[in-house]
Amino acid sequence: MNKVRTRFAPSPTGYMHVGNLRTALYAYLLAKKDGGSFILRIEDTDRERYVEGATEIIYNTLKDAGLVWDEGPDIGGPYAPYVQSERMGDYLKYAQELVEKGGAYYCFCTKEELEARCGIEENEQEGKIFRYDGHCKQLSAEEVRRRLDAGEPYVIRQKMPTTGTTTFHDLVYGDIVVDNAELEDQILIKSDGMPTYNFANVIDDHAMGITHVVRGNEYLSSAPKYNLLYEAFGWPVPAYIHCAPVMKDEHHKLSKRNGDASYQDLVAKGYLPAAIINYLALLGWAPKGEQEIFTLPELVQAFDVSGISKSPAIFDSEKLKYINSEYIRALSHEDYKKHAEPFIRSAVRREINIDVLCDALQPRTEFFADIPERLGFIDELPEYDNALYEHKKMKTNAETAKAALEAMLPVLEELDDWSVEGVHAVLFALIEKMGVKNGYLLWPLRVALSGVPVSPGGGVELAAILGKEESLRRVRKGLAQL
RNA sequence: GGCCCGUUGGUCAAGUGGUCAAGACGAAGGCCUCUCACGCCUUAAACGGGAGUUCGACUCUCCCACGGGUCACCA
Repeated sequence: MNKVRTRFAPSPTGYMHVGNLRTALYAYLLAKKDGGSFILRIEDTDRERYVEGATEIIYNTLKDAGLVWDEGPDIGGPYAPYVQSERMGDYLKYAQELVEKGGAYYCFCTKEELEARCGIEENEQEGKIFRYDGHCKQLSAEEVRRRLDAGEPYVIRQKMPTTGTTTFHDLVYGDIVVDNAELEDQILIKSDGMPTYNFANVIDDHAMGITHVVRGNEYLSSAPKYNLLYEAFGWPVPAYIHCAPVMKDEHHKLSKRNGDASYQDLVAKGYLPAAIINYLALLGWAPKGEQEIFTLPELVQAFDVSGISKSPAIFDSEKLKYINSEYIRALSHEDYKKHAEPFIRSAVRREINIDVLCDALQPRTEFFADIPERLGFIDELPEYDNALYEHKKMKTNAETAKAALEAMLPVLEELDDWSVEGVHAVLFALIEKMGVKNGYLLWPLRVALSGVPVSPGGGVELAAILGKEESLRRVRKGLAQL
């Protein structure tokens, strides 16, 4: 029994959006689940759309996401090369072989002839409907020979059956049958000698021993043509897994232009690669049980083609945030700090206790880029109204706040151990001594220290974050304005 | 327009003839609590429509509607 071999075959045309990444992920999971191989092949035959550096983005994204490939352009493998532009020699040979087998034929029709004969009809309601009429299919071998020798430009077309139906099987969509009459004699080799994508794909997949083809369902319509090619060559047909697209909204596919859709932008915003992968796995695929937080190895275990959805899925950034915050909360203090510190530093210049701040921030972080906006009060105590001291449940107001701050100030002034524990200890001792509710003291302290209605952490944490000097300064200022 | 595919709460989705139609995110309410968040509890919210088949349809068949894809010497 042969091991599963899947491939991810992107074109280096720019950023990698999450829809692409999801396709790669499914291909990876499918191969690894079977202990098989995941192959990276770069399809760079379109010079027009080639973007400098795009190949690096592909490498980096896959590596970053943990989708390590077993064979690829950079590491080679038994079926090298893995860059399509370096495999050009073979395609024409295969096409000629197909002509001999009767599955294809030379076509000498020029663009003008096609236009005149088949008509690029401007259908009133819809766009152009163009269909090759099979004109060159019945050319005699002698005539073909003669025109070839004469150096006439030609293309090679796939010879489609004109009657009957073709059935192909997709692991997601089941059996799909189409009338052969619907199939056009598509071009395999262009007049410049280059293969079309459809042809190169089949050749490469076969040459590389790909057993399972995972790709977007925009190829569903051309799948029968692929099948016919495999059959004409007498090659085994791979298993197909067509995936419904990832949508931006009800009507639009995720586009590369949208920042949120790009993997690297998500990472830049402070989404963790493992969280992104976890979310993408769930977008269009459902595991058997209730679990939804999965490491990559766990995904490999849990993955099953039967869970892949047939219909498009809308990318939901809320759910991504949720999953990301789950991953963030699971981070060790040190790891959290490593990720958060740059964002904290971008918002805070003052000397602070960053470890305490990180502890306060960690359960509140959905993605790291949302940190700075929470920290506006640290560098500069904002102007605030004394009404902020009012708290219905705690029954505090400007008056009680004044009493509370006056009671705390001397205690805090004498405190040397300015840690969360230290501050906590003296304040709670005071609370007990005064016989008041926690909030009677702590709410006014939080207000005086932050000047904002919402802050990460309460009075004790804020004091520890700001340090003794600044904390006392803010308490005194609060007192002064009461 | 032809052909192909799809359609369960706002979103992701389970479900494969008999269920009070899971679960998660989000929403609403509550508890906890020095704010927010976390955590915990609760609630609202769905089978596109119509015919069949059947004792019984979200599940099977057909028609319709809507959505998507595809019809290139692009990938």
